[in-house]
Amino acid sequence: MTFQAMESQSTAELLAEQIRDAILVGSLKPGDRLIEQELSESFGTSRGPIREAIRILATEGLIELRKNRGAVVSAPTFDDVLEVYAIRMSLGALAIEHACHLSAQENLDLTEVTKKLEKIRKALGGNSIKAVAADLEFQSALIALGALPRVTESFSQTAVDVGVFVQFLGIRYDATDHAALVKRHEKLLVAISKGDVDQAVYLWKNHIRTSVREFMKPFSETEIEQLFARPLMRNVFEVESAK
Amino acid sequence: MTFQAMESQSTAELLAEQIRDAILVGSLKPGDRLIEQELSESFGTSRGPIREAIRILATEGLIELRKNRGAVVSAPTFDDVLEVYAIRMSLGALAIEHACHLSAQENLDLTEVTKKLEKIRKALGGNSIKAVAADLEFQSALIALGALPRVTESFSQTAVDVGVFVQFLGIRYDATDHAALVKRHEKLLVAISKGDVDQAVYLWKNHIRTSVREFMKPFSETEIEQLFARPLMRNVFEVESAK
DNA sequence: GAATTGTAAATTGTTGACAATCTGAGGAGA
DNA sequence: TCTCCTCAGATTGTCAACAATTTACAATTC
Repeated sequence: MTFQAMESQSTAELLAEQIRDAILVGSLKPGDRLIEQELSESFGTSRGPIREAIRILATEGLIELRKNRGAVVSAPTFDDVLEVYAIRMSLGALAIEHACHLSAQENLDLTEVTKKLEKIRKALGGNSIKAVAADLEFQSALIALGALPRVTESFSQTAVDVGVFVQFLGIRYDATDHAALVKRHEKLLVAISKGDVDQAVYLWKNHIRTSVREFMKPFSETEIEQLFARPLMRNVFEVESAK
Repeated sequence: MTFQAMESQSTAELLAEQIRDAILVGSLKPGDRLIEQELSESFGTSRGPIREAIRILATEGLIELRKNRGAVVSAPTFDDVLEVYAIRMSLGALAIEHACHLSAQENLDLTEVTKKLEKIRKALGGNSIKAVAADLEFQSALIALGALPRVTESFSQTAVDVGVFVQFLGIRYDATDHAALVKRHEKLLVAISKGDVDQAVYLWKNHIRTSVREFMKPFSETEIEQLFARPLMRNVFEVESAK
Protein backbone atom coordinates (compact mmCIF):
# COMPACT_ATOMS: atom_id res chain seq x y z
CA MET A 1 0.00 0.00 0.00
CA THR A 2 1.32 3.39 -0.95
CA PHE A 3 1.01 6.63 0.93
CA GLN A 4 0.96 8.92 -2.07
CA ALA A 5 -1.48 11.81 -2.30
CA MET A 6 -4.06 9.72 -4.21
CA GLU A 7 -5.35 12.84 -5.99
CA SER A 8 -9.06 12.31 -5.52
CA GLN A 9 -10.95 12.52 -8.79
CA SER A 10 -13.82 14.80 -9.53
CA THR A 11 -17.35 13.45 -9.79
CA ALA A 12 -17.29 13.80 -13.55
CA GLU A 13 -14.05 11.83 -13.83
CA LEU A 14 -15.49 9.14 -11.62
CA LEU A 15 -18.59 8.93 -13.77
CA ALA A 16 -16.50 8.89 -16.94
CA GLU A 17 -14.53 5.99 -15.51
CA GLN A 18 -17.66 4.02 -14.72
CA ILE A 19 -19.17 4.58 -18.15
CA ARG A 20 -15.82 3.77 -19.76
CA ASP A 21 -15.67 0.51 -17.86
CA ALA A 22 -19.22 -0.28 -18.93
CA ILE A 23 -18.11 0.11 -22.54
CA LEU A 24 -14.87 -1.81 -22.05
CA VAL A 25 -16.78 -4.64 -20.40
CA GLY A 26 -19.46 -4.75 -23.04
CA SER A 27 -22.51 -3.61 -21.06
CA LEU A 28 -22.63 -0.67 -23.43
CA LYS A 29 -22.25 -1.64 -27.06
CA PRO A 30 -21.42 0.40 -30.17
CA GLY A 31 -24.49 2.28 -31.32
CA ASP A 32 -26.04 2.42 -27.86
CA ARG A 33 -27.27 5.87 -26.96
CA LEU A 34 -26.16 7.67 -23.83
CA ILE A 35 -29.14 9.62 -22.55
CA GLU A 36 -28.25 12.20 -19.93
CA GLN A 37 -31.49 11.82 -18.04
CA GLU A 38 -31.18 8.02 -17.79
CA LEU A 39 -27.56 8.15 -16.73
CA SER A 40 -28.16 10.84 -14.12
CA GLU A 41 -30.93 8.76 -12.60
CA SER A 42 -28.96 5.53 -12.56
CA PHE A 43 -25.89 7.23 -11.05
CA GLY A 44 -27.86 9.43 -8.67
CA THR A 45 -26.40 12.77 -9.74
CA SER A 46 -27.74 15.66 -11.77
CA ARG A 47 -27.15 16.04 -15.48
CA GLY A 48 -24.30 18.52 -15.08
CA PRO A 49 -21.55 16.11 -14.09
CA ILE A 50 -22.96 13.53 -16.51
CA ARG A 51 -22.59 15.97 -19.38
CA GLU A 52 -19.00 16.59 -18.35
CA ALA A 53 -18.27 12.86 -18.21
CA ILE A 54 -19.74 12.46 -21.68
CA ARG A 55 -17.46 15.19 -23.04
CA ILE A 56 -14.45 13.46 -21.49
CA LEU A 57 -15.32 10.16 -23.15
CA ALA A 58 -15.97 11.97 -26.41
CA THR A 59 -12.47 13.43 -26.50
CA GLU A 60 -11.16 9.95 -25.79
CA GLY A 61 -13.03 8.80 -28.87
CA LEU A 62 -15.08 6.17 -27.06
CA ILE A 63 -18.34 7.89 -27.85
CA GLU A 64 -19.49 10.14 -30.62
CA LEU A 65 -21.21 13.45 -29.99
CA ARG A 66 -23.95 14.70 -32.28
CA LYS A 67 -24.98 18.28 -31.68
CA ASN A 68 -28.42 18.41 -30.09
CA ARG A 69 -28.84 14.70 -30.65
CA GLY A 70 -26.88 13.14 -27.86
CA ALA A 71 -24.01 10.70 -27.69
CA VAL A 72 -23.66 7.15 -28.95
CA VAL A 73 -20.98 4.56 -28.24
CA SER A 74 -18.76 4.65 -31.31
CA ALA A 75 -18.18 1.60 -33.46
CA PRO A 76 -14.52 0.73 -34.07
CA THR A 77 -13.40 -0.62 -37.43
CA PHE A 78 -10.33 -2.57 -38.48
CA ASP A 79 -9.00 0.61 -40.01
CA ASP A 80 -9.06 2.06 -36.50
CA VAL A 81 -7.08 -0.90 -35.19
CA LEU A 82 -4.38 -0.47 -37.81
CA GLU A 83 -4.18 3.28 -37.30
CA VAL A 84 -3.94 2.93 -33.53
CA TYR A 85 -1.13 0.39 -33.78
CA ALA A 86 0.66 2.56 -36.32
CA ILE A 87 0.42 5.50 -33.93
CA ARG A 88 1.65 3.40 -31.03
CA MET A 89 4.59 2.28 -33.14
CA SER A 90 5.41 5.79 -34.25
CA LEU A 91 5.04 7.70 -30.98
CA GLY A 92 6.61 4.82 -29.07
CA ALA A 93 9.67 4.92 -31.29
CA LEU A 94 10.01 8.64 -30.62
CA ALA A 95 9.78 8.17 -26.87
CA ILE A 96 12.19 5.25 -26.82
CA GLU A 97 14.67 7.13 -28.95
CA HIS A 98 14.56 9.96 -26.45
CA ALA A 99 14.78 7.59 -23.50
CA CYS A 100 18.00 6.18 -24.97
CA HIS A 101 19.53 9.62 -25.26
CA LEU A 102 18.50 10.43 -21.71
CA SER A 103 19.92 7.13 -20.55
CA ALA A 104 23.27 8.08 -22.08
CA GLN A 105 23.33 11.23 -19.95
CA GLU A 106 22.08 9.88 -16.64
CA ASN A 107 20.64 6.73 -15.17
CA LEU A 108 16.94 6.27 -15.84
CA ASP A 109 14.55 5.41 -13.05
CA LEU A 110 13.38 1.94 -13.99
CA THR A 111 11.34 1.13 -10.88
CA GLU A 112 7.98 1.71 -12.61
CA VAL A 113 8.73 -0.41 -15.66
CA THR A 114 10.26 -3.26 -13.71
CA LYS A 115 7.23 -3.22 -11.44
CA LYS A 116 4.94 -3.56 -14.45
CA LEU A 117 7.14 -6.25 -15.94
CA GLU A 118 6.80 -8.17 -12.70
CA LYS A 119 3.03 -7.78 -13.02
CA ILE A 120 3.13 -9.43 -16.42
CA ARG A 121 5.17 -12.31 -15.00
CA LYS A 122 2.61 -12.84 -12.27
CA ALA A 123 -0.18 -12.95 -14.84
CA LEU A 124 1.68 -15.52 -16.92
CA GLY A 125 -0.19 -18.63 -15.82
CA GLY A 126 -3.62 -17.00 -15.59
CA ASN A 127 -6.01 -15.78 -18.24
CA SER A 128 -4.70 -13.83 -21.18
CA ILE A 129 -6.95 -10.82 -20.52
CA LYS A 130 -4.98 -9.94 -17.41
CA ALA A 131 -1.69 -10.48 -19.18
CA VAL A 132 -2.75 -8.15 -22.00
CA ALA A 133 -3.82 -5.48 -19.51
CA ALA A 134 -0.49 -5.81 -17.72
CA ASP A 135 1.35 -5.59 -21.02
CA LEU A 136 -0.47 -2.38 -21.91
CA GLU A 137 0.50 -0.93 -18.54
CA PHE A 138 4.09 -1.96 -19.08
CA GLN A 139 4.18 -0.29 -22.46
CA SER A 140 2.78 2.94 -21.06
CA ALA A 141 5.42 2.93 -18.32
CA LEU A 142 8.08 2.19 -20.92
CA ILE A 143 7.05 5.11 -23.11
CA ALA A 144 6.95 7.35 -20.04
CA LEU A 145 10.72 6.81 -19.76
CA GLY A 146 11.08 9.16 -22.71
CA ALA A 147 9.97 12.00 -20.41
CA LEU A 148 7.89 13.55 -23.19
CA PRO A 149 4.58 14.41 -21.52
CA ARG A 150 2.49 14.93 -24.66
CA VAL A 151 3.79 11.74 -26.25
CA THR A 152 3.21 9.76 -23.07
CA GLU A 153 -0.32 11.11 -22.78
CA SER A 154 -1.28 10.38 -26.39
CA PHE A 155 0.26 6.93 -26.21
CA SER A 156 -1.54 5.99 -23.02
CA GLN A 157 -4.77 7.16 -24.59
CA THR A 158 -4.44 4.60 -27.36
CA ALA A 159 -4.35 1.83 -24.75
CA VAL A 160 -8.07 2.46 -24.19
CA ASP A 161 -8.65 1.93 -27.89
CA VAL A 162 -6.91 -1.43 -27.72
CA GLY A 163 -9.32 -2.40 -24.94
CA VAL A 164 -12.25 -1.43 -27.15
CA PHE A 165 -10.89 -3.50 -30.02
CA VAL A 166 -10.57 -6.54 -27.78
CA GLN A 167 -14.17 -6.13 -26.67
CA PHE A 168 -15.85 -5.36 -29.97
CA LEU A 169 -13.75 -6.58 -32.87
CA GLY A 170 -12.88 -10.04 -31.69
CA ILE A 171 -9.21 -9.10 -31.27
CA ARG A 172 -7.70 -11.75 -29.01
CA TYR A 173 -4.25 -12.37 -27.65
CA ASP A 174 -4.85 -16.00 -26.76
CA ALA A 175 -2.16 -17.07 -29.17
CA THR A 176 0.42 -14.81 -27.53
CA ASP A 177 3.47 -16.49 -26.06
CA HIS A 178 3.64 -14.34 -22.95
CA ALA A 179 6.90 -15.84 -21.73
CA ALA A 180 8.56 -14.84 -25.01
CA LEU A 181 6.98 -11.43 -24.66
CA VAL A 182 8.59 -10.90 -21.26
CA LYS A 183 11.96 -11.87 -22.72
CA ARG A 184 11.55 -9.34 -25.53
CA HIS A 185 10.69 -6.63 -23.02
CA GLU A 186 13.76 -7.43 -20.94
CA LYS A 187 15.96 -7.21 -23.99
CA LEU A 188 14.42 -3.86 -24.88
CA LEU A 189 15.06 -2.50 -21.40
CA VAL A 190 18.69 -3.51 -21.63
CA ALA A 191 19.06 -1.74 -24.96
CA ILE A 192 17.55 1.42 -23.51
CA SER A 193 19.80 1.30 -20.45
CA LYS A 194 22.80 0.99 -22.71
CA GLY A 195 21.54 3.90 -24.75
CA ASP A 196 21.57 1.80 -27.91
CA VAL A 197 19.06 3.76 -29.97
CA ASP A 198 19.04 1.64 -33.12
CA GLN A 199 18.66 -1.63 -31.27
CA ALA A 200 15.97 -0.29 -28.91
CA VAL A 201 13.87 1.25 -31.67
CA TYR A 202 14.25 -1.89 -33.76
CA LEU A 203 13.10 -4.08 -30.86
CA TRP A 204 10.18 -1.78 -30.20
CA LYS A 205 8.88 -1.75 -33.75
CA ASN A 206 9.34 -5.46 -33.88
CA HIS A 207 7.33 -5.91 -30.72
CA ILE A 208 4.40 -4.03 -32.23
CA ARG A 209 4.62 -6.04 -35.42
CA THR A 210 4.68 -9.27 -33.44
CA SER A 211 1.68 -8.17 -31.37
CA VAL A 212 -0.31 -7.42 -34.48
CA ARG A 213 0.56 -10.73 -36.06
CA GLU A 214 -0.39 -12.58 -32.91
CA PHE A 215 -3.81 -11.05 -32.50
CA MET A 216 -4.46 -11.72 -36.15
CA LYS A 217 -3.89 -15.45 -35.84
CA PRO A 218 -7.46 -16.29 -34.76
CA PHE A 219 -8.87 -14.63 -37.86
CA SER A 220 -9.69 -16.52 -41.01
CA GLU A 221 -7.57 -16.47 -44.14
CA THR A 222 -10.00 -14.26 -46.01
CA GLU A 223 -10.21 -11.79 -43.16
CA ILE A 224 -6.45 -11.52 -42.93
CA GLU A 225 -6.23 -11.11 -46.66
CA GLN A 226 -8.65 -8.22 -46.48
CA LEU A 227 -6.64 -6.62 -43.71
CA PHE A 228 -3.44 -6.88 -45.69
CA ALA A 229 -5.10 -5.22 -48.63
CA ARG A 230 -4.94 -1.96 -46.68
CA PRO A 231 -1.83 0.13 -47.29
CA LEU A 232 -1.21 0.57 -43.58
CA MET A 233 -1.10 -3.13 -42.95
CA ARG A 234 1.12 -3.97 -45.86
CA ASN A 235 3.61 -1.25 -45.40
CA VAL A 236 3.79 -0.54 -41.72
CA PHE A 237 3.50 -4.05 -40.32
CA GLU A 238 4.64 -6.47 -42.96
CA VAL A 239 7.91 -4.96 -44.06
CA GLU A 240 10.68 -5.86 -41.69
CA SER A 241 12.97 -2.93 -40.98
CA ALA A 242 16.61 -3.63 -41.69
CA LYS A 243 18.37 -4.51 -38.47
CA MET B 1 -16.61 32.08 -50.49
CA THR B 2 -17.61 28.47 -50.05
CA PHE B 3 -21.08 27.02 -49.91
CA GLN B 4 -20.29 24.02 -47.74
CA ALA B 5 -22.60 22.99 -44.92
CA MET B 6 -20.76 25.23 -42.40
CA GLU B 7 -21.69 22.90 -39.51
CA SER B 8 -22.82 25.54 -37.02
CA GLN B 9 -20.84 25.33 -33.80
CA SER B 10 -22.29 25.02 -30.36
CA THR B 11 -22.17 27.95 -27.97
CA ALA B 12 -19.42 26.28 -25.97
CA GLU B 13 -17.28 25.79 -29.08
CA LEU B 14 -17.84 29.39 -30.03
CA LEU B 15 -16.79 30.54 -26.59
CA ALA B 16 -13.78 28.24 -26.65
CA GLU B 17 -12.76 29.75 -29.95
CA GLN B 18 -13.01 33.29 -28.60
CA ILE B 19 -11.01 32.48 -25.48
CA ARG B 20 -8.47 30.60 -27.59
CA ASP B 21 -8.06 33.61 -29.83
CA ALA B 22 -7.64 35.82 -26.77
CA ILE B 23 -4.77 33.58 -25.70
CA LEU B 24 -3.26 33.35 -29.19
CA VAL B 25 -3.40 37.11 -29.53
CA GLY B 26 -1.92 37.75 -26.14
CA SER B 27 -4.85 39.36 -24.32
CA LEU B 28 -4.69 36.41 -21.97
CA LYS B 29 -1.20 35.60 -20.80
CA PRO B 30 0.26 32.48 -19.16
CA GLY B 31 -0.66 32.42 -15.49
CA ASP B 32 -3.82 34.47 -15.97
CA ARG B 33 -6.81 32.95 -14.23
CA LEU B 34 -10.02 32.13 -16.04
CA ILE B 35 -12.87 32.86 -13.65
CA GLU B 36 -16.19 31.42 -14.74
CA GLN B 37 -18.24 34.26 -13.31
CA GLU B 38 -16.17 36.94 -15.02
CA LEU B 39 -16.18 35.16 -18.36
CA SER B 40 -19.90 34.47 -18.26
CA GLU B 41 -20.58 38.15 -17.59
CA SER B 42 -18.25 39.41 -20.31
CA PHE B 43 -19.68 36.96 -22.87
CA GLY B 44 -23.27 37.36 -21.74
CA THR B 45 -23.99 33.67 -21.16
CA SER B 46 -24.41 31.56 -18.07
CA ARG B 47 -21.59 29.60 -16.48
CA GLY B 48 -22.64 26.29 -18.04
CA PRO B 49 -21.34 26.84 -21.57
CA ILE B 50 -18.32 28.66 -20.14
CA ARG B 51 -17.40 25.60 -18.09
CA GLU B 52 -17.68 23.48 -21.20
CA ALA B 53 -15.48 25.85 -23.18
CA ILE B 54 -12.89 25.73 -20.42
CA ARG B 55 -12.82 21.93 -20.53
CA ILE B 56 -12.35 22.03 -24.29
CA LEU B 57 -9.37 24.35 -23.98
CA ALA B 58 -7.99 22.21 -21.16
CA THR B 59 -7.93 19.09 -23.35
CA GLU B 60 -6.18 21.19 -25.99
CA GLY B 61 -3.55 21.98 -23.38
CA LEU B 62 -3.96 25.75 -23.64
CA ILE B 63 -5.10 26.06 -20.07
CA GLU B 64 -4.50 24.06 -16.94
CA LEU B 65 -7.32 22.83 -14.74
CA ARG B 66 -6.87 22.66 -10.99
CA LYS B 67 -9.62 20.80 -9.19
CA ASN B 68 -11.81 23.22 -7.24
CA ARG B 69 -9.35 26.00 -7.97
CA GLY B 70 -10.18 27.03 -11.47
CA ALA B 71 -8.21 27.28 -14.67
CA VAL B 72 -5.11 29.24 -15.59
CA VAL B 73 -3.52 29.87 -18.97
CA SER B 74 -0.63 27.42 -19.17
CA ALA B 75 2.93 28.56 -19.66
CA PRO B 76 4.80 26.91 -22.55
CA THR B 77 8.47 26.05 -22.25
CA PHE B 78 11.13 25.37 -24.85
CA ASP B 79 10.85 21.70 -24.01
CA ASP B 80 7.26 21.92 -25.18
CA VAL B 81 8.37 23.47 -28.45
CA LEU B 82 10.83 20.69 -29.12
CA GLU B 83 8.37 17.98 -28.20
CA VAL B 84 5.64 19.45 -30.37
CA TYR B 85 7.94 19.66 -33.37
CA ALA B 86 9.13 16.12 -32.76
CA ILE B 87 5.52 14.94 -32.70
CA ARG B 88 4.71 16.85 -35.87
CA MET B 89 7.72 15.26 -37.55
CA SER B 90 6.78 11.79 -36.38
CA LEU B 91 3.03 11.77 -37.02
CA GLY B 92 3.53 13.71 -40.22
CA ALA B 93 5.96 11.09 -41.52
CA LEU B 94 3.40 8.39 -40.78
CA ALA B 95 0.65 10.22 -42.63
CA ILE B 96 2.83 11.06 -45.61
CA GLU B 97 4.05 7.48 -45.85
CA HIS B 98 0.44 6.34 -45.96
CA ALA B 99 -0.49 9.05 -48.45
CA CYS B 100 2.23 7.76 -50.77
CA HIS B 101 0.88 4.24 -50.60
CA LEU B 102 -2.64 5.49 -51.26
CA SER B 103 -1.35 7.55 -54.15
CA ALA B 104 0.10 4.41 -55.68
CA GLN B 105 -3.35 2.81 -55.64
CA GLU B 106 -5.50 5.70 -56.78
CA ASN B 107 -5.21 9.39 -57.54
CA LEU B 108 -5.31 11.57 -54.44
CA ASP B 109 -7.58 14.57 -54.23
CA LEU B 110 -5.15 17.47 -54.07
CA THR B 111 -7.65 20.34 -54.29
CA GLU B 112 -7.39 21.19 -50.58
CA VAL B 113 -3.59 21.24 -50.42
CA THR B 114 -3.17 23.18 -53.62
CA LYS B 115 -5.72 25.71 -52.35
CA LYS B 116 -3.69 26.15 -49.16
CA LEU B 117 -0.46 26.36 -51.13
CA GLU B 118 -2.02 29.15 -53.17
CA LYS B 119 -2.89 30.88 -49.91
CA ILE B 120 0.77 30.82 -48.87
CA ARG B 121 1.77 32.30 -52.23
CA LYS B 122 -0.71 35.13 -51.75
CA ALA B 123 0.74 35.85 -48.30
CA LEU B 124 4.27 35.96 -49.69
CA GLY B 125 4.70 39.71 -49.86
CA GLY B 126 2.80 40.54 -46.67
CA ASN B 127 3.63 40.02 -43.03
CA SER B 128 5.17 36.76 -41.93
CA ILE B 129 2.40 36.03 -39.39
CA LYS B 130 -0.08 35.41 -42.18
CA ALA B 131 2.40 33.31 -44.08
CA VAL B 132 3.05 31.16 -41.02
CA ALA B 133 -0.68 30.68 -40.45
CA ALA B 134 -1.12 29.71 -44.08
CA ASP B 135 1.82 27.30 -43.82
CA LEU B 136 0.25 25.62 -40.79
CA GLU B 137 -3.00 25.22 -42.70
CA PHE B 138 -1.13 23.76 -45.63
CA GLN B 139 0.62 21.26 -43.44
CA SER B 140 -2.65 20.15 -41.87
CA ALA B 141 -4.17 19.65 -45.30
CA LEU B 142 -1.07 17.78 -46.38
CA ILE B 143 -1.24 15.40 -43.45
CA ALA B 144 -4.96 14.90 -44.07
CA LEU B 145 -3.97 13.27 -47.38
CA GLY B 146 -2.89 10.28 -45.35
CA ALA B 147 -6.58 9.61 -44.58
CA LEU B 148 -5.74 8.63 -40.99
CA PRO B 149 -8.33 10.48 -38.90
CA ARG B 150 -6.63 10.14 -35.51
CA VAL B 151 -3.27 11.19 -36.91
CA THR B 152 -4.82 14.13 -38.73
CA GLU B 153 -6.64 15.25 -35.61
CA SER B 154 -3.60 15.02 -33.33
CA PHE B 155 -1.43 16.76 -35.87
CA SER B 156 -3.85 19.64 -36.38
CA GLN B 157 -4.03 20.04 -32.63
CA THR B 158 -0.30 20.74 -32.44
CA ALA B 159 -0.78 23.67 -34.80
CA VAL B 160 -2.45 25.52 -31.92
CA ASP B 161 0.65 24.91 -29.83
CA VAL B 162 2.82 26.47 -32.49
CA GLY B 163 0.61 29.55 -32.31
CA VAL B 164 1.11 29.71 -28.56
CA PHE B 165 4.87 29.44 -28.96
CA VAL B 166 4.90 32.30 -31.41
CA GLN B 167 2.96 34.45 -28.97
CA PHE B 168 4.72 33.63 -25.72
CA LEU B 169 8.20 32.29 -26.40
CA GLY B 170 9.44 34.80 -28.89
CA ILE B 171 9.42 32.19 -31.66
CA ARG B 172 9.50 34.11 -34.94
CA TYR B 173 9.59 33.11 -38.55
CA ASP B 174 10.79 36.46 -39.84
CA ALA B 175 13.94 34.85 -41.16
CA THR B 176 11.97 32.32 -43.16
CA ASP B 177 12.46 32.37 -46.91
CA HIS B 178 8.82 31.80 -47.81
CA ALA B 179 9.47 31.51 -51.51
CA ALA B 180 11.89 28.65 -50.85
CA LEU B 181 9.31 27.13 -48.55
CA VAL B 182 6.71 27.06 -51.32
CA LYS B 183 9.21 25.37 -53.61
CA ARG B 184 9.89 22.69 -50.99
CA HIS B 185 6.19 22.07 -50.59
CA GLU B 186 5.72 21.70 -54.33
CA LYS B 187 8.53 19.18 -54.48
CA LEU B 188 6.98 17.25 -51.61
CA LEU B 189 3.60 17.14 -53.34
CA VAL B 190 5.22 15.76 -56.48
CA ALA B 191 6.94 13.04 -54.46
CA ILE B 192 3.65 12.06 -52.86
CA SER B 193 1.84 12.00 -56.19
CA LYS B 194 4.51 9.72 -57.58
CA GLY B 195 4.17 7.52 -54.50
CA ASP B 196 7.87 7.91 -53.73
CA VAL B 197 7.79 7.12 -50.00
CA ASP B 198 11.47 7.59 -49.20
CA GLN B 199 11.77 10.90 -51.00
CA ALA B 200 8.51 12.27 -49.55
CA VAL B 201 9.32 11.32 -45.96
CA TYR B 202 12.83 12.68 -46.36
CA LEU B 203 11.53 15.99 -47.68
CA TRP B 204 8.98 16.17 -44.87
CA LYS B 205 11.46 15.60 -42.07
CA ASN B 206 13.79 18.04 -43.70
CA HIS B 207 11.08 20.66 -43.86
CA ILE B 208 10.50 20.36 -40.11
CA ARG B 209 14.23 20.59 -39.43
CA THR B 210 14.51 23.66 -41.62
CA SER B 211 11.54 25.29 -39.87
CA VAL B 212 13.10 24.73 -36.50
CA ARG B 213 16.44 26.14 -37.60
CA GLU B 214 14.77 29.17 -39.08
CA PHE B 215 12.78 30.12 -36.04
CA MET B 216 15.88 29.66 -33.92
CA LYS B 217 17.87 32.23 -35.91
CA PRO B 218 16.66 35.28 -33.95
CA PHE B 219 17.83 33.73 -30.68
CA SER B 220 21.18 34.48 -29.15
CA GLU B 221 24.16 32.12 -29.24
CA THR B 222 23.78 31.16 -25.60
CA GLU B 223 20.08 30.49 -25.96
CA ILE B 224 20.63 28.23 -28.94
CA GLU B 225 23.43 26.46 -27.12
CA GLN B 226 21.06 25.75 -24.24
CA LEU B 227 18.45 24.42 -26.64
CA PHE B 228 20.93 22.10 -28.28
CA ALA B 229 21.91 20.71 -24.90
CA ARG B 230 18.56 18.92 -24.83
CA PRO B 231 18.59 15.38 -26.24
CA LEU B 232 15.56 16.05 -28.40
CA MET B 233 17.19 18.96 -30.12
CA ARG B 234 20.52 17.29 -30.73
CA ASN B 235 19.18 14.03 -31.95
CA VAL B 236 15.92 14.74 -33.67
CA PHE B 237 16.73 17.99 -35.38
CA GLU B 238 20.47 18.22 -35.83
CA VAL B 239 21.26 14.84 -37.34
CA GLU B 240 20.56 14.82 -41.04
CA SER B 241 18.88 11.61 -42.11
CA ALA B 242 20.69 9.77 -44.87
CA LYS B 243 19.02 10.56 -48.18
C1' DG C 1 7.92 36.42 16.46
C1' DA C 2 6.46 32.04 14.26
C1' DA C 3 3.15 28.72 13.81
C1' DT C 4 -1.61 27.49 14.16
C1' DT C 5 -6.36 28.04 14.06
C1' DG C 6 -10.61 30.27 12.82
C1' DT C 7 -13.46 32.89 9.70
C1' DA C 8 -15.26 35.48 5.67
C1' DA C 9 -14.91 36.22 0.80
C1' DA C 10 -14.18 34.29 -3.59
C1' DT C 11 -14.74 30.65 -6.56
C1' DT C 12 -15.88 26.20 -8.28
C1' DG C 13 -19.22 22.19 -8.09
C1' DT C 14 -24.05 20.70 -8.31
C1' DT C 15 -28.85 20.93 -8.90
C1' DG C 16 -33.64 21.34 -10.81
C1' DA C 17 -36.37 24.11 -13.83
C1' DC C 18 -37.05 26.07 -18.24
C1' DA C 19 -35.98 26.86 -23.38
C1' DA C 20 -34.56 25.23 -27.81
C1' DT C 21 -33.99 21.55 -30.94
C1' DC C 22 -34.54 17.16 -33.02
C1' DT C 23 -37.24 12.84 -34.20
C1' DG C 24 -40.96 10.32 -35.84
C1' DA C 25 -45.85 9.47 -36.50
C1' DG C 26 -49.82 10.79 -38.65
C1' DG C 27 -52.51 13.46 -41.88
C1' DA C 28 -53.29 16.64 -46.06
C1' DG C 29 -52.52 17.30 -50.67
C1' DA C 30 -50.69 15.90 -55.19
C1' DT D 1 -49.01 5.83 -53.27
C1' DC D 2 -45.84 9.32 -52.41
C1' DT D 3 -44.30 13.66 -50.63
C1' DC D 4 -44.54 17.32 -47.64
C1' DC D 5 -46.16 19.41 -43.56
C1' DT D 6 -47.44 19.71 -38.72
C1' DC D 7 -47.12 18.68 -34.09
C1' DA D 8 -46.44 16.11 -30.01
C1' DG D 9 -42.82 13.67 -27.28
C1' DA D 10 -38.19 13.00 -26.22
C1' DT D 11 -33.81 14.91 -25.47
C1' DT D 12 -30.21 18.22 -25.31
C1' DG D 13 -28.89 23.17 -24.28
C1' DT D 14 -29.07 26.99 -21.00
C1' DC D 15 -29.87 29.26 -16.90
C1' DA D 16 -29.84 31.09 -12.04
C1' DA D 17 -29.83 29.61 -7.32
C1' DC D 18 -27.65 26.82 -3.86
C1' DA D 19 -23.82 23.83 -1.76
C1' DA D 20 -19.01 22.73 -1.12
C1' DT D 21 -14.35 23.98 -1.32
C1' DT D 22 -10.45 26.86 -1.31
C1' DT D 23 -7.90 31.02 -0.24
C1' DA D 24 -6.39 34.92 2.27
C1' DC D 25 -6.13 37.22 6.30
C1' DA D 26 -6.75 38.13 10.99
C1' DA D 27 -6.84 36.39 15.69
C1' DT D 28 -4.79 33.24 18.94
C1' DT D 29 -1.47 30.40 20.99
C1' DC D 30 3.15 28.92 22.16
